[in-house]
Amino acid sequence: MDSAERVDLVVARLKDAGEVGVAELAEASGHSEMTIRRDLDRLESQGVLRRVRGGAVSLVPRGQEPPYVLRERQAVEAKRRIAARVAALVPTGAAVALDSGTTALEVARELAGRPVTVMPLSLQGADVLARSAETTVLAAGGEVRPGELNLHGPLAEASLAAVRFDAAVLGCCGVSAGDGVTAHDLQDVAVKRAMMRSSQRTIAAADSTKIGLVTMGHVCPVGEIDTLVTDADAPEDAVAEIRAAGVDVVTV
Amino acid sequence: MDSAERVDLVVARLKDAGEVGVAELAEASGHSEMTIRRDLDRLESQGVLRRVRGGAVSLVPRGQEPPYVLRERQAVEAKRRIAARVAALVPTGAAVALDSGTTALEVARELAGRPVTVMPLSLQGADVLARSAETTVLAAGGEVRPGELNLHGPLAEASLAAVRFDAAVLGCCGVSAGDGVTAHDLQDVAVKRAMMRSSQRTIAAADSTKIGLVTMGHVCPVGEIDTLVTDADAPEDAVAEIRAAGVDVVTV
DNA sequence: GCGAAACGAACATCAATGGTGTTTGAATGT
DNA sequence: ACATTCAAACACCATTGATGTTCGTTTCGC
Repeated sequence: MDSAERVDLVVARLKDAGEVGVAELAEASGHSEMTIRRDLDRLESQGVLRRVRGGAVSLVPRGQEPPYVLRERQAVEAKRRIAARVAALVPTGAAVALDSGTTALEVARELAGRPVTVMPLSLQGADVLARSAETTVLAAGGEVRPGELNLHGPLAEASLAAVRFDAAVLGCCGVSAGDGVTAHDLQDVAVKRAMMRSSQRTIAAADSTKIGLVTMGHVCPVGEIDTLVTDADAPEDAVAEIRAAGVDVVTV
Repeated sequence: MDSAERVDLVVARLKDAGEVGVAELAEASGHSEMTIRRDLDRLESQGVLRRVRGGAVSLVPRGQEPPYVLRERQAVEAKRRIAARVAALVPTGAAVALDSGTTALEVARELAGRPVTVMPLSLQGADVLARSAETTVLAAGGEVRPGELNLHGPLAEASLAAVRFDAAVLGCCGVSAGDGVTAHDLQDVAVKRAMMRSSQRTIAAADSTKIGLVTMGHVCPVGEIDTLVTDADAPEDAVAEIRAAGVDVVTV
């Protein structure tokens, strides 16, 4: 059992019981307690849990979005395929606003090296894109959320308002026919809306686990997005409903 | 002779002759030609030189600013000491605008982890500061200059204009009593001026090699900066002249 | 076209790095 | 006070990155 699997184990137990013990994890993983402690210390510095004597307790309340470091480990293959398809929808020379989040970061990796202009709404995205000399990066301003490294607030919205894009690439926490596109955070909602206002088209990217999901922050009715790229595991009926609203749904 | 020294050798020969040969470098460095080729390939991808058959030719015109990858290797110790002193001038809780460049990046490293609010004008600066949960990062927008990764253009100036800072930390290409603070690039000049406009105080950081230097872009008369931090190797007479203009010059 | 020089891909080697386990003494909670 | 937990220190191993060598291919000058 390697490091990644141990993290999965910790996260699973925290989700079930809300707390884990060092000895119990050492037993279950077949590694020493010292290694488990180092794992927990790292996860604590990433904001996933809080260390207590003998183990750790969960810091992720039920129903809320898990931290970036956990999300980036989910549905990696699907996200990569979706990102490739989204990047293919962006023609050479286009200008796009690129959302924050793990899926959008994959899109950034796909776009890097192509002659396009991108305004990423996260520092990781800016970092990936700026390495390439071919790609023009128009950095967005804004407050940086620790851990997530995405940009929000009035400066971010003002940056978006100052430019007109051919397309906005949105990552979403939830997409459903009834409740439209939703996000976990209200500040992110404002940013996503600003992205859409400044763009001719809106492309939403969401792996199949997000289809049919509804979270707290309402971004827009589903009909306002032009294209939704998701993976083939998306539930048929939910996809059909979204298609019925006039959205071009692409499954990869 | 290690990798860093070989780069120094290549840069020195390019500066003297404008071109270098692979065999000649292999002889001088005591390494194989294959290693030299790999060095040159890396420097080519960093924009320092262009590979030609048998060697490479310089891409850095005389009198212009060398690329970031070369500057970050100069006066490292002095920059670190200067940066520590600059960071000490920033009180807890203050808001500062932080310039781009190698010296400013060192300042970012010093500020990271302290409870201050920083608007860095480079992606590297943002990256360094955002890792710390204590530090509030207010990212500036703007076009990203490839290689340098600093921010400029109207979006950067608008980001600065939207906030008021306690201090602006400027890196400079040249500081002299007669010609004031100067930079190599006119777009950088505009950004530096915007930083000063939005800040109560201006702190300039420049290692001793910059003292007395004058470059193309004029930022401001020397009297408009409040504090100049430099190292002890700065020429006495130039420092005295700058002091006479009312600048608090700190040498470390 | 031909030959010599230069190139770069592939593999071997070595040092540096990061992750892991063990020991041991200090810190902590009951 | 005591057992448990913790963390620093060191040893160990796997992985990574830099370097050198070999060899077939490419390129330039003639």
